[in-house]
Amino acid sequence: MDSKVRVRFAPSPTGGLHLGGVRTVLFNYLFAKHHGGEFILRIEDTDQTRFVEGAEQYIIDTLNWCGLIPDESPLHGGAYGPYRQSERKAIYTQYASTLIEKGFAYYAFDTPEDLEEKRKQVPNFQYNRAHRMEMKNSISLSESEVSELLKKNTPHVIRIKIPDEEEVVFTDIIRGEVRFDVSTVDDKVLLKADGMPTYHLAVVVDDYLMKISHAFRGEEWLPSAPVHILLWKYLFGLDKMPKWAHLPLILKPEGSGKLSKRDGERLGFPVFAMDWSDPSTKETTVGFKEKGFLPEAFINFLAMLGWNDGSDKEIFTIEELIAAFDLERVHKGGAKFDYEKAKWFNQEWIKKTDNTILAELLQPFFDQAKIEIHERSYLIKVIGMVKDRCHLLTDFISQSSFFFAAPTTIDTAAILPKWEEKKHAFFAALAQSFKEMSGKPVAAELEANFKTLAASHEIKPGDLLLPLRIMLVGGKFGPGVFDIIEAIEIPDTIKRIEHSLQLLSGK
RNA sequence: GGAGCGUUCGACUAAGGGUUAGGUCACCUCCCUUUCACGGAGGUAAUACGGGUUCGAAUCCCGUACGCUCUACCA
Repeated sequence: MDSKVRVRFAPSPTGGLHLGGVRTVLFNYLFAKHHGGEFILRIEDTDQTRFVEGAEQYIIDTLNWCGLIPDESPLHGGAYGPYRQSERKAIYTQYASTLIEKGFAYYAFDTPEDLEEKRKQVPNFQYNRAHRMEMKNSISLSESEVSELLKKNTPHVIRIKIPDEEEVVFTDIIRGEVRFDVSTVDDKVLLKADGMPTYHLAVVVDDYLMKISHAFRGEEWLPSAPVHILLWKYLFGLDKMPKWAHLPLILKPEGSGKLSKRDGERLGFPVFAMDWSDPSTKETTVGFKEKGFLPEAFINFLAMLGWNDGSDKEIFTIEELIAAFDLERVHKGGAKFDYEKAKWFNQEWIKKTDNTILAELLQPFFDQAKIEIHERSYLIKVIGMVKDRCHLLTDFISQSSFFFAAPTTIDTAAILPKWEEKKHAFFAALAQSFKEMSGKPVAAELEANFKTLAASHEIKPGDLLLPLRIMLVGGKFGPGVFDIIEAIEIPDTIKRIEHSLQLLSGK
């Protein structure tokens, strides 16, 4: 029985993988795993002019980071390879010939220049039944002319012959019944002059050969679905055709339209899953990973963009997503991407993630910030103290750098307006009292000592706490002051107080 | 221009003929906190418009508007 669920993600390796692409992978993956099926990665590299070095590896790296590992791929192999369309050229040629033989396709000898000229002359030109006969192809030309042209190796393409009148009807899992009158679609090129198939031919042939049971793709493909359905009918029979689902688009946060790389740059958020550097321009586009997202959070918010399980639950592990996923609950309408909400998901996942694991994930970020960490156990402790105020992994740097080194800048401007001689005296005395302490006092002892000293100087503790905080961390942020002192310990505390006192009196 | 698809708070969405149209993010207020957060309690805020069908419509039907996608020898 051929009822096994097999789905594929079929990107073209032309650059970084963006949100919409990853979500398509995700829905494929969730659907496959939910049904105990297989998830295949197929590389659609039939356009040699758009080939980009490293893009395929990038896709695989991204899938790895996300934890969406294919069961079959160019790397893993599988029973239905090759999984790169450029390596399947001969297969497509064969099916294109079959279509010609059956009269469902024809040779076209028009040059790109011919077509351009025609488009100039005829407004809204379509290569269809209305204009087919005006063009240079095996329908308009005589048999002998055609064989002559072929014999001379005249560059040519193969086009599908769209029937004059036919209604194509199919059921989309998300949208229900969709109907097209094929008279509005043109005779799409199936095989290009270089012998490579276009998407239209390749997707149908490969989905058949790879026994794909369900085909999911972005909504932008809906208008060309009739071409694919016609090809299924001509080549393999509609009963073998996979079930289709056209996924809603991910839109720009403001205005409307498909989310693009440009929007991210303009609005200051990532669009690609991971950093992508264009080999020709050397430009690097920042990714969610490097921006400080946890893959679990990335996957989680992507899943919630256009889908929900019907309850109020929003935080899902991948296992929970697999268990709950149902394509029929996917929205029809596009969803605007909201970076703030994405960060909220990440924050929730940071809170959920064990400090030891966070420490490991954070190490590269600290390395990059050139913050030296001498003891992992100290890092883990610090993480526990600041994690509630971090939306991104990169936030840990700004939120905790003062635990590892004295702050480089002290916001004295925030202290100065209410600064006075008796406070100066107090902090000098505080430093002195620290010098007389031994061991490693805990926060509560430190606080008690501080309050006693404040009372003897006749200053309210509240007037001293903020200056002390700024002296220690550089600004108005961070965990409890005495917890910080306990962590950075007495000698460092004294140094920071004395340094700040110098700054304050110097002004 | 044509074809297809879509439309519930600012955003993501719930409600599949009967709810004061619910939740989350964001925003605002208060509490907690002698910082910033976390947490807690409240608040502002939506069924695109017009017709039907029905005792009853966000929900079903029709029309309009608006938006989006496609309309390449790109995917």
